[in-house]
Amino acid sequence: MTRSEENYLKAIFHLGGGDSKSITTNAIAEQMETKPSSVTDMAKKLSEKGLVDYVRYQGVSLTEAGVQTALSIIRKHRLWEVFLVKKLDFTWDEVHEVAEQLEHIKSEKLIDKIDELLDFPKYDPHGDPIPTKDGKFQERDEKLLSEMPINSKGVCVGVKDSSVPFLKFLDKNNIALGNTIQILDKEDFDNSLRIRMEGNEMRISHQIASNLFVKKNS
Amino acid sequence: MTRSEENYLKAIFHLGGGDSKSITTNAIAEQMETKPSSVTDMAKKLSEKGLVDYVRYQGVSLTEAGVQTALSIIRKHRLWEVFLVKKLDFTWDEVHEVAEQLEHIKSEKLIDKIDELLDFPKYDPHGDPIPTKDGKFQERDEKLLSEMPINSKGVCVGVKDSSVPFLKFLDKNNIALGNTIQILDKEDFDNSLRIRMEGNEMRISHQIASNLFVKKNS
DNA sequence: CATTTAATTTAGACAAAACGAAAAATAAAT
DNA sequence: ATTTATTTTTCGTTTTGTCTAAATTAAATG
Ligand SMILES: [Mn+2]
Ligand SMILES: [Mn+2]
Ligand SMILES: [Mn+2]
Ligand SMILES: [Mn+2]
Repeated sequence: MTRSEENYLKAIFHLGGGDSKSITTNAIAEQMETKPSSVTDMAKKLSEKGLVDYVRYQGVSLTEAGVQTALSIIRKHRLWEVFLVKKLDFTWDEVHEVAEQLEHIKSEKLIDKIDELLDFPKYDPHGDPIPTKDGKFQERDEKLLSEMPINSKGVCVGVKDSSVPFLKFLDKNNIALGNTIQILDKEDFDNSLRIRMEGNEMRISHQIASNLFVKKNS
Repeated sequence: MTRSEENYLKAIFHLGGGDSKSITTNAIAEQMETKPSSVTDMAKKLSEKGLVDYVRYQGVSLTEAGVQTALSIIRKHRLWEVFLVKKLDFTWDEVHEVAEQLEHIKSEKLIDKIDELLDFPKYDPHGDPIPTKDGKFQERDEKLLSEMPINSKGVCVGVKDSSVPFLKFLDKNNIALGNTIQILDKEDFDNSLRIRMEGNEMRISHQIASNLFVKKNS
Protein backbone atom coordinates (compact mmCIF):
# COMPACT_ATOMS: atom_id res chain seq x y z
CA MET A 1 0.00 0.00 0.00
CA THR A 2 1.71 3.20 -1.19
CA ARG A 3 1.30 6.63 0.35
CA SER A 4 -0.53 7.82 -2.72
CA GLU A 5 -2.99 4.94 -2.65
CA GLU A 6 -3.68 5.62 1.02
CA ASN A 7 -4.37 9.28 0.32
CA TYR A 8 -6.84 8.42 -2.43
CA LEU A 9 -8.73 5.99 -0.20
CA LYS A 10 -8.93 8.61 2.53
CA ALA A 11 -10.20 11.23 0.11
CA ILE A 12 -12.86 8.91 -1.30
CA PHE A 13 -13.99 8.05 2.21
CA HIS A 14 -14.27 11.72 3.18
CA LEU A 15 -16.41 12.32 0.10
CA GLY A 16 -18.84 9.66 1.25
CA GLY A 17 -17.57 6.75 -0.84
CA GLY A 18 -17.80 4.46 2.18
CA ASP A 19 -21.56 4.06 1.87
CA SER A 20 -21.32 2.44 -1.58
CA LYS A 21 -22.08 5.87 -3.01
CA SER A 22 -20.34 6.54 -6.29
CA ILE A 23 -17.84 9.42 -6.12
CA THR A 24 -16.95 11.19 -9.34
CA THR A 25 -13.48 11.58 -10.72
CA ASN A 26 -13.77 15.34 -10.65
CA ALA A 27 -14.82 15.44 -7.00
CA ILE A 28 -11.82 13.36 -6.00
CA ALA A 29 -9.49 15.45 -8.13
CA GLU A 30 -10.74 18.62 -6.50
CA GLN A 31 -10.48 17.21 -2.97
CA MET A 32 -6.93 16.07 -3.58
CA GLU A 33 -5.83 19.06 -5.62
CA THR A 34 -4.84 16.87 -8.52
CA LYS A 35 -6.15 16.30 -12.06
CA PRO A 36 -9.05 14.09 -13.15
CA SER A 37 -6.80 12.12 -15.48
CA SER A 38 -4.60 11.16 -12.55
CA VAL A 39 -7.65 10.04 -10.61
CA THR A 40 -8.73 7.76 -13.43
CA ASP A 41 -5.33 6.08 -13.40
CA MET A 42 -5.52 5.49 -9.66
CA ALA A 43 -9.13 4.31 -9.86
CA LYS A 44 -8.01 1.51 -12.14
CA LYS A 45 -5.16 0.56 -9.86
CA LEU A 46 -7.28 0.54 -6.71
CA SER A 47 -9.94 -1.42 -8.53
CA GLU A 48 -7.35 -4.02 -9.53
CA LYS A 49 -6.44 -4.34 -5.86
CA GLY A 50 -10.03 -4.78 -4.80
CA LEU A 51 -10.15 -1.61 -2.73
CA VAL A 52 -12.72 0.26 -4.80
CA ASP A 53 -15.52 -0.56 -7.19
CA TYR A 54 -14.94 1.42 -10.33
CA VAL A 55 -17.33 1.80 -13.25
CA ARG A 56 -16.06 3.87 -16.14
CA TYR A 57 -17.76 7.25 -16.48
CA GLN A 58 -19.63 6.57 -13.23
CA GLY A 59 -17.12 6.93 -10.44
CA VAL A 60 -15.73 4.89 -7.58
CA SER A 61 -16.94 3.65 -4.22
CA LEU A 62 -14.98 1.87 -1.52
CA THR A 63 -15.22 -1.88 -1.07
CA GLU A 64 -15.33 -3.27 2.45
CA ALA A 65 -11.55 -3.71 2.30
CA GLY A 66 -11.23 -0.14 1.05
CA VAL A 67 -13.32 1.21 3.92
CA GLN A 68 -11.24 -0.65 6.49
CA THR A 69 -8.01 0.66 5.00
CA ALA A 70 -9.34 4.23 4.89
CA LEU A 71 -10.47 3.99 8.51
CA SER A 72 -7.08 2.75 9.64
CA ILE A 73 -5.40 5.77 8.01
CA ILE A 74 -7.95 8.14 9.52
CA ARG A 75 -7.45 6.50 12.90
CA LYS A 76 -3.71 7.09 12.68
CA HIS A 77 -4.15 10.65 11.47
CA ARG A 78 -6.43 11.61 14.34
CA LEU A 79 -4.45 9.81 17.04
CA TRP A 80 -1.28 11.59 15.93
CA GLU A 81 -3.15 14.90 16.06
CA VAL A 82 -4.16 14.20 19.65
CA PHE A 83 -0.58 13.23 20.46
CA LEU A 84 0.79 16.46 19.02
CA VAL A 85 -1.64 18.58 21.03
CA LYS A 86 -1.63 16.68 24.32
CA LYS A 87 2.01 15.64 24.53
CA LEU A 88 3.91 18.19 22.46
CA ASP A 89 1.86 21.38 22.96
CA PHE A 90 1.01 21.88 19.32
CA THR A 91 -1.98 24.11 18.67
CA TRP A 92 -5.01 22.68 16.88
CA ASP A 93 -4.23 24.63 13.73
CA GLU A 94 -0.70 23.20 13.46
CA VAL A 95 -1.38 19.50 13.70
CA HIS A 96 -3.05 18.57 10.43
CA GLU A 97 -0.05 19.13 8.19
CA VAL A 98 2.26 16.99 10.34
CA ALA A 99 -0.40 14.30 10.81
CA GLU A 100 -0.66 14.07 7.01
CA GLN A 101 2.87 12.69 7.13
CA LEU A 102 2.67 10.64 10.32
CA GLU A 103 -0.50 8.82 9.22
CA HIS A 104 1.58 6.89 6.68
CA ILE A 105 4.06 5.38 9.15
CA LYS A 106 3.76 1.62 9.00
CA SER A 107 3.81 0.01 12.43
CA GLU A 108 0.78 -1.42 14.13
CA LYS A 109 2.56 -1.51 17.46
CA LEU A 110 3.47 2.15 17.19
CA ILE A 111 -0.08 3.41 16.76
CA ASP A 112 -1.46 1.06 19.41
CA LYS A 113 1.10 2.35 21.89
CA ILE A 114 0.33 5.96 20.98
CA ASP A 115 -3.34 5.16 21.56
CA GLU A 116 -2.50 3.73 24.96
CA LEU A 117 -0.22 6.63 25.89
CA LEU A 118 -3.10 9.01 25.18
CA ASP A 119 -5.50 6.86 27.21
CA PHE A 120 -7.60 5.84 24.21
CA PRO A 121 -9.08 9.18 23.16
CA LYS A 122 -12.42 9.16 21.36
CA TYR A 123 -12.11 12.47 19.53
CA ASP A 124 -9.33 14.41 17.84
CA PRO A 125 -8.49 18.08 18.55
CA HIS A 126 -11.12 19.24 16.06
CA GLY A 127 -13.84 17.07 17.58
CA ASP A 128 -13.73 14.40 14.88
CA PRO A 129 -14.31 10.85 16.16
CA ILE A 130 -11.38 8.42 16.17
CA PRO A 131 -12.22 5.02 14.68
CA THR A 132 -11.45 2.06 16.92
CA LYS A 133 -8.78 -0.50 16.05
CA ASP A 134 -11.43 -2.72 14.45
CA GLY A 135 -12.76 0.11 12.32
CA LYS A 136 -15.83 1.14 14.27
CA PHE A 137 -16.93 4.75 14.38
CA GLN A 138 -18.53 6.23 17.47
CA GLU A 139 -20.93 8.83 16.14
CA ARG A 140 -22.15 11.55 18.46
CA ASP A 141 -25.51 13.26 18.66
CA GLU A 142 -24.51 16.67 17.47
CA LYS A 143 -25.91 19.42 15.27
CA LEU A 144 -24.67 22.63 13.74
CA LEU A 145 -24.89 25.68 15.96
CA SER A 146 -26.83 27.39 13.17
CA GLU A 147 -29.57 24.80 13.44
CA MET A 148 -30.13 25.05 17.18
CA PRO A 149 -33.44 26.55 18.33
CA ILE A 150 -33.60 29.77 20.36
CA ASN A 151 -32.99 29.32 24.10
CA SER A 152 -31.50 25.86 23.68
CA LYS A 153 -28.22 25.07 25.40
CA GLY A 154 -25.32 22.89 24.44
CA VAL A 155 -21.59 22.27 24.43
CA CYS A 156 -19.31 23.09 21.54
CA VAL A 157 -17.86 19.74 20.43
CA GLY A 158 -16.44 20.13 16.95
CA VAL A 159 -15.65 22.18 13.87
CA LYS A 160 -16.92 21.46 10.40
CA ASP A 161 -14.31 23.62 8.71
CA SER A 162 -10.92 22.84 10.19
CA SER A 163 -8.87 25.18 8.04
CA VAL A 164 -6.09 27.12 9.69
CA PRO A 165 -7.75 30.56 9.25
CA PHE A 166 -11.00 29.38 10.81
CA LEU A 167 -9.25 27.75 13.76
CA LYS A 168 -7.19 30.87 14.38
CA PHE A 169 -10.33 32.97 14.20
CA LEU A 170 -11.95 30.80 16.87
CA ASP A 171 -8.86 31.12 19.09
CA LYS A 172 -8.91 34.89 18.74
CA ASN A 173 -12.56 34.99 19.81
CA ASN A 174 -12.09 32.56 22.69
CA ILE A 175 -14.31 29.95 21.11
CA ALA A 176 -13.02 26.53 22.10
CA LEU A 177 -14.30 22.97 22.19
CA GLY A 178 -15.90 22.20 25.53
CA ASN A 179 -17.40 25.66 25.93
CA THR A 180 -21.05 25.84 26.94
CA ILE A 181 -23.32 27.73 24.59
CA GLN A 182 -26.82 29.13 24.90
CA ILE A 183 -28.70 30.59 21.93
CA LEU A 184 -30.19 33.91 23.01
CA ASP A 185 -31.55 35.30 19.76
CA LYS A 186 -31.54 34.92 16.00
CA GLU A 187 -31.40 37.86 13.62
CA ASP A 188 -33.67 37.21 10.64
CA PHE A 189 -31.91 39.72 8.44
CA ASP A 190 -28.48 38.03 8.24
CA ASN A 191 -29.09 34.85 10.23
CA SER A 192 -26.54 35.90 12.82
CA LEU A 193 -26.89 34.66 16.39
CA ARG A 194 -26.64 36.22 19.80
CA ILE A 195 -25.22 33.64 22.18
CA ARG A 196 -23.94 33.32 25.70
CA MET A 197 -20.69 31.40 25.81
CA GLU A 198 -19.06 30.63 29.14
CA GLY A 199 -20.80 33.63 30.70
CA ASN A 200 -20.02 36.19 27.99
CA GLU A 201 -22.60 37.37 25.49
CA MET A 202 -21.48 37.68 21.89
CA ARG A 203 -22.75 37.90 18.32
CA ILE A 204 -21.82 35.24 15.81
CA SER A 205 -22.29 35.32 12.03
CA HIS A 206 -24.14 32.58 10.18
CA GLN A 207 -20.86 31.68 8.48
CA ILE A 208 -19.34 30.84 11.82
CA ALA A 209 -22.42 29.21 13.32
CA SER A 210 -22.74 26.85 10.38
CA ASN A 211 -19.24 25.53 10.97
CA LEU A 212 -19.52 24.71 14.67
CA PHE A 213 -20.89 21.43 15.95
CA VAL A 214 -22.82 21.51 19.22
CA LYS A 215 -23.97 18.71 21.43
CA LYS A 216 -27.43 19.61 22.64
CA ASN A 217 -28.09 19.36 26.35
CA SER A 218 -30.54 16.60 27.18
CA MET B 1 15.07 16.79 -0.26
CA THR B 2 13.54 13.41 -1.11
CA ARG B 3 13.51 10.39 1.16
CA SER B 4 15.92 8.60 -1.15
CA GLU B 5 18.38 11.48 -1.17
CA GLU B 6 18.29 11.58 2.62
CA ASN B 7 18.99 7.86 2.84
CA TYR B 8 21.99 8.17 0.54
CA LEU B 9 23.45 11.03 2.56
CA LYS B 10 23.02 9.05 5.75
CA ALA B 11 24.68 5.99 4.24
CA ILE B 12 27.63 8.01 2.96
CA PHE B 13 28.05 9.59 6.38
CA HIS B 14 28.02 6.22 8.13
CA LEU B 15 30.71 5.01 5.75
CA GLY B 16 32.95 7.88 6.81
CA GLY B 17 32.23 10.28 3.97
CA GLY B 18 31.90 13.14 6.42
CA ASP B 19 35.65 13.51 6.81
CA SER B 20 36.17 14.38 3.14
CA LYS B 21 37.10 10.74 2.65
CA SER B 22 36.06 9.38 -0.71
CA ILE B 23 33.49 6.57 -0.47
CA THR B 24 33.25 4.16 -3.37
CA THR B 25 30.12 3.45 -5.34
CA ASN B 26 30.27 -0.22 -4.44
CA ALA B 27 30.53 0.46 -0.72
CA ILE B 28 27.44 2.67 -0.81
CA ALA B 29 25.55 0.15 -2.91
CA GLU B 30 26.33 -2.60 -0.44
CA GLN B 31 25.38 -0.50 2.60
CA MET B 32 22.07 0.45 1.01
CA GLU B 33 21.33 -2.92 -0.56
CA THR B 34 21.06 -1.39 -3.99
CA LYS B 35 23.08 -1.54 -7.22
CA PRO B 36 26.23 0.46 -8.06
CA SER B 37 24.60 1.93 -11.15
CA SER B 38 21.84 3.44 -9.02
CA VAL B 39 24.47 4.95 -6.76
CA THR B 40 26.18 6.58 -9.70
CA ASP B 41 22.90 8.20 -10.74
CA MET B 42 22.32 9.54 -7.25
CA ALA B 43 25.93 10.70 -6.92
CA LYS B 44 25.39 12.96 -9.90
CA LYS B 45 22.17 14.35 -8.53
CA LEU B 46 23.57 15.03 -5.06
CA SER B 47 26.63 16.58 -6.64
CA GLU B 48 24.37 18.92 -8.68
CA LYS B 49 22.72 19.97 -5.44
CA GLY B 50 26.05 20.67 -3.76
CA LEU B 51 25.61 17.98 -1.11
CA VAL B 52 28.49 15.75 -2.17
CA ASP B 53 31.76 16.09 -4.04
CA TYR B 54 31.80 13.49 -6.76
CA VAL B 55 34.72 12.54 -8.97
CA ARG B 56 34.02 9.90 -11.58
CA TYR B 57 35.63 6.54 -10.87
CA GLN B 58 36.80 7.91 -7.49
CA GLY B 59 33.74 8.09 -5.27
CA VAL B 60 31.86 10.67 -3.24
CA SER B 61 32.40 12.61 -0.05
CA LEU B 62 29.97 14.89 1.76
CA THR B 63 30.24 18.65 1.47
CA GLU B 64 29.65 20.74 4.58
CA ALA B 65 26.00 21.09 3.54
CA GLY B 66 25.85 17.33 3.02
CA VAL B 67 27.26 16.62 6.47
CA GLN B 68 24.74 18.96 8.10
CA THR B 69 21.85 17.31 6.29
CA ALA B 70 23.06 13.83 7.19
CA LEU B 71 23.44 14.84 10.83
CA SER B 72 19.93 16.23 10.96
CA ILE B 73 18.53 12.92 9.69
CA ILE B 74 20.67 10.95 12.15
CA ARG B 75 19.53 13.26 14.94
CA LYS B 76 15.90 12.58 14.09
CA HIS B 77 16.50 8.84 13.77
CA ARG B 78 18.11 8.55 17.19
CA LEU B 79 15.69 10.84 18.99
CA TRP B 80 12.77 8.81 17.65
CA GLU B 81 14.50 5.65 18.86
CA VAL B 82 14.77 7.09 22.35
CA PHE B 83 11.14 8.14 22.20
CA LEU B 84 10.01 4.66 21.22
CA VAL B 85 11.94 3.05 24.08
CA LYS B 86 11.31 5.60 26.82
CA LYS B 87 7.72 6.58 26.09
CA LEU B 88 6.23 3.61 24.26
CA ASP B 89 8.06 0.66 25.82
CA PHE B 90 9.61 -0.59 22.60
CA THR B 91 12.62 -2.85 23.07
CA TRP B 92 15.97 -1.76 21.66
CA ASP B 93 15.80 -4.34 18.90
CA GLU B 94 12.43 -3.07 17.62
CA VAL B 95 13.13 0.62 17.21
CA HIS B 96 15.45 0.87 14.22
CA GLU B 97 12.94 -0.20 11.59
CA VAL B 98 10.30 2.28 12.73
CA ALA B 99 12.87 5.07 13.15
CA GLU B 100 13.88 4.50 9.52
CA GLN B 101 10.45 5.80 8.63
CA LEU B 102 10.06 8.47 11.30
CA GLU B 103 13.41 10.09 10.50
CA HIS B 104 11.94 11.42 7.25
CA ILE B 105 9.04 13.34 8.80
CA LYS B 106 9.44 17.01 7.93
CA SER B 107 8.75 19.29 10.88
CA GLU B 108 11.40 21.11 12.81
CA LYS B 109 8.98 21.87 15.61
CA LEU B 110 8.08 18.20 15.93
CA ILE B 111 11.60 16.95 16.49
CA ASP B 112 12.48 19.83 18.82
CA LYS B 113 9.44 19.04 20.94
CA ILE B 114 10.29 15.35 21.00
CA ASP B 115 13.80 16.31 22.12
CA GLU B 116 12.32 18.42 24.90
CA LEU B 117 9.83 15.71 25.93
CA LEU B 118 12.75 13.31 26.33
CA ASP B 119 14.72 15.87 28.32
CA PHE B 120 17.42 16.28 25.65
CA PRO B 121 18.99 12.83 25.65
CA LYS B 122 22.63 12.55 24.60
CA TYR B 123 22.61 8.92 23.48
CA ASP B 124 20.19 6.61 21.70
CA PRO B 125 19.14 3.15 22.99
CA HIS B 126 22.20 1.55 21.38
CA GLY B 127 24.61 4.04 22.93
CA ASP B 128 25.10 6.09 19.77
CA PRO B 129 25.48 9.83 20.37
CA ILE B 130 22.67 12.15 19.28
CA PRO B 131 23.89 15.17 17.31
CA THR B 132 22.76 18.53 18.67
CA LYS B 133 20.37 20.80 16.76
CA ASP B 134 23.33 22.68 15.31
CA GLY B 135 24.99 19.48 14.14
CA LYS B 136 27.58 18.93 16.84
CA PHE B 137 28.56 15.46 17.92
CA GLN B 138 29.47 14.69 21.52
CA GLU B 139 32.03 11.92 21.28
CA ARG B 140 32.69 9.79 24.31
CA ASP B 141 35.88 8.24 25.58
CA GLU B 142 35.07 4.62 24.95
CA LYS B 143 36.80 1.51 23.72
CA LEU B 144 35.86 -1.97 22.68
CA LEU B 145 35.54 -4.49 25.50
CA SER B 146 37.94 -6.72 23.58
CA GLU B 147 40.64 -4.06 23.87
CA MET B 148 40.41 -3.52 27.62
CA PRO B 149 43.39 -4.70 29.71
CA ILE B 150 43.03 -7.40 32.35
CA ASN B 151 41.67 -6.18 35.69
CA SER B 152 40.41 -2.91 34.29
CA LYS B 153 36.85 -1.85 35.08
CA GLY B 154 34.27 0.04 33.10
CA VAL B 155 30.67 0.58 32.19
CA CYS B 156 28.99 -0.88 29.12
CA VAL B 157 27.88 2.13 27.06
CA GLY B 158 27.20 0.99 23.52
CA VAL B 159 27.00 -1.69 20.85
CA LYS B 160 28.98 -1.70 17.64
CA ASP B 161 26.71 -4.22 15.95
CA SER B 162 23.10 -3.21 16.49
CA SER B 163 21.50 -6.00 14.52
CA VAL B 164 18.38 -7.61 15.92
CA PRO B 165 20.02 -11.02 16.57
CA PHE B 166 22.91 -9.48 18.49
CA LEU B 167 20.64 -7.29 20.61
CA LYS B 168 18.42 -10.25 21.44
CA PHE B 169 21.47 -12.28 22.36
CA LEU B 170 22.55 -9.56 24.78
CA ASP B 171 19.09 -9.46 26.34
CA LYS B 172 19.10 -13.21 26.80
CA ASN B 173 22.45 -13.01 28.60
CA ASN B 174 21.47 -10.04 30.74
CA ILE B 175 24.02 -7.77 29.14
CA ALA B 176 22.65 -4.25 29.09
CA LEU B 177 23.96 -0.72 28.69
CA GLY B 178 24.88 0.77 32.05
CA ASN B 179 26.16 -2.51 33.48
CA THR B 180 29.52 -2.41 35.25
CA ILE B 181 32.17 -4.70 33.85
CA GLN B 182 35.49 -5.96 35.15
CA ILE B 183 37.90 -7.97 33.02
CA LEU B 184 39.04 -10.97 35.06
CA ASP B 185 41.00 -12.98 32.53
CA LYS B 186 41.76 -13.40 28.86
CA GLU B 187 42.04 -16.78 27.18
CA ASP B 188 44.89 -16.76 24.68
CA PHE B 189 43.53 -19.71 22.72
CA ASP B 190 40.29 -18.16 21.45
CA ASN B 191 40.59 -14.61 22.84
CA SER B 192 37.53 -15.13 24.99
CA LEU B 193 37.16 -13.18 28.24
CA ARG B 194 36.16 -13.96 31.78
CA ILE B 195 34.36 -10.96 33.20
CA ARG B 196 32.40 -9.92 36.23
CA MET B 197 29.22 -8.07 35.25
CA GLU B 198 26.98 -6.66 37.96
CA GLY B 199 28.31 -9.22 40.41
CA ASN B 200 28.02 -12.30 38.22
CA GLU B 201 31.01 -13.96 36.62
CA MET B 202 30.65 -15.03 33.00
CA ARG B 203 32.60 -15.98 29.90
CA ILE B 204 32.30 -13.93 26.73
CA SER B 205 33.54 -14.80 23.25
CA HIS B 206 35.80 -12.49 21.28
CA GLN B 207 32.97 -12.02 18.78
CA ILE B 208 30.81 -10.52 21.49
CA ALA B 209 33.56 -8.55 23.20
CA SER B 210 34.55 -6.87 19.97
CA ASN B 211 31.02 -5.51 19.53
CA LEU B 212 30.57 -3.93 22.94
CA PHE B 213 31.73 -0.42 23.77
CA VAL B 214 32.94 0.22 27.30
CA LYS B 215 33.68 3.47 29.06
CA LYS B 216 36.79 2.92 31.11
CA ASN B 217 36.69 3.93 34.76
CA SER B 218 38.98 6.89 35.50
C1' DC C 1 54.70 -2.35 -20.62
C1' DA C 2 50.96 -5.33 -22.18
C1' DT C 3 47.27 -7.90 -20.45
C1' DT C 4 43.96 -9.39 -17.37
C1' DT C 5 40.74 -8.31 -13.75
C1' DA C 6 37.79 -5.58 -11.11
C1' DA C 7 35.27 -1.46 -10.34
C1' DT C 8 32.56 2.05 -12.32
C1' DT C 9 29.84 4.34 -15.62
C1' DT C 10 26.73 4.56 -19.56
C1' DA C 11 22.78 3.26 -22.11
C1' DG C 12 18.36 1.49 -22.46
C1' DA C 13 14.32 -0.17 -20.15
C1' DC C 14 10.87 -0.26 -16.52
C1' DA C 15 7.49 1.08 -12.80
C1' DA C 16 5.07 4.55 -10.11
C1' DA C 17 2.95 8.83 -10.05
C1' DA C 18 1.73 12.78 -12.13
C1' DC C 19 0.25 16.17 -16.08
C1' DG C 20 -1.81 18.26 -20.52
C1' DA C 21 -3.98 17.73 -24.87
C1' DA C 22 -7.20 15.53 -27.41
C1' DA C 23 -10.64 11.99 -28.06
C1' DA C 24 -14.65 9.70 -26.37
C1' DA C 25 -18.69 9.29 -23.67
C1' DT C 26 -22.28 11.24 -21.13
C1' DA C 27 -25.41 14.84 -19.81
C1' DA C 28 -27.91 19.03 -20.82
C1' DA C 29 -30.11 22.18 -23.81
C1' DT C 30 -32.50 23.41 -27.76
C1' DA D 1 -33.82 14.25 -32.14
C1' DT D 2 -29.96 17.03 -32.66
C1' DT D 3 -26.80 19.97 -31.11
C1' DT D 4 -24.00 21.70 -27.45
C1' DA D 5 -21.63 21.51 -23.21
C1' DT D 6 -19.51 18.98 -19.62
C1' DT D 7 -17.27 15.16 -17.75
C1' DT D 8 -14.26 11.43 -18.16
C1' DT D 9 -10.95 8.74 -20.37
C1' DT D 10 -7.04 7.85 -23.40
C1' DC D 11 -2.56 8.77 -25.03
C1' DG D 12 1.86 10.54 -24.96
C1' DT D 13 5.30 12.69 -21.94
C1' DT D 14 7.82 13.90 -17.62
C1' DT D 15 10.17 12.96 -13.17
C1' DT D 16 12.19 9.98 -9.78
C1' DG D 17 14.36 5.92 -8.71
C1' DT D 18 15.60 1.51 -9.94
C1' DC D 19 17.63 -2.41 -12.74
C1' DT D 20 20.43 -5.23 -16.43
C1' DA D 21 23.78 -5.45 -19.80
C1' DA D 22 27.39 -3.30 -22.29
C1' DA D 23 31.22 -0.21 -22.41
C1' DT D 24 34.82 2.20 -20.15
C1' DT D 25 38.33 3.19 -16.82
C1' DA D 26 41.51 2.04 -13.18
C1' DA D 27 44.21 -1.31 -10.79
C1' DA D 28 46.81 -5.42 -10.52
C1' DT D 29 49.63 -8.88 -12.51
C1' DG D 30 53.25 -10.81 -14.89
MN1 LIG E 1 -6.40 16.54 10.24
MN1 LIG F 1 -1.74 11.76 3.84
MN1 LIG G 1 18.83 2.86 14.28
MN1 LIG H 1 15.61 6.15 6.18
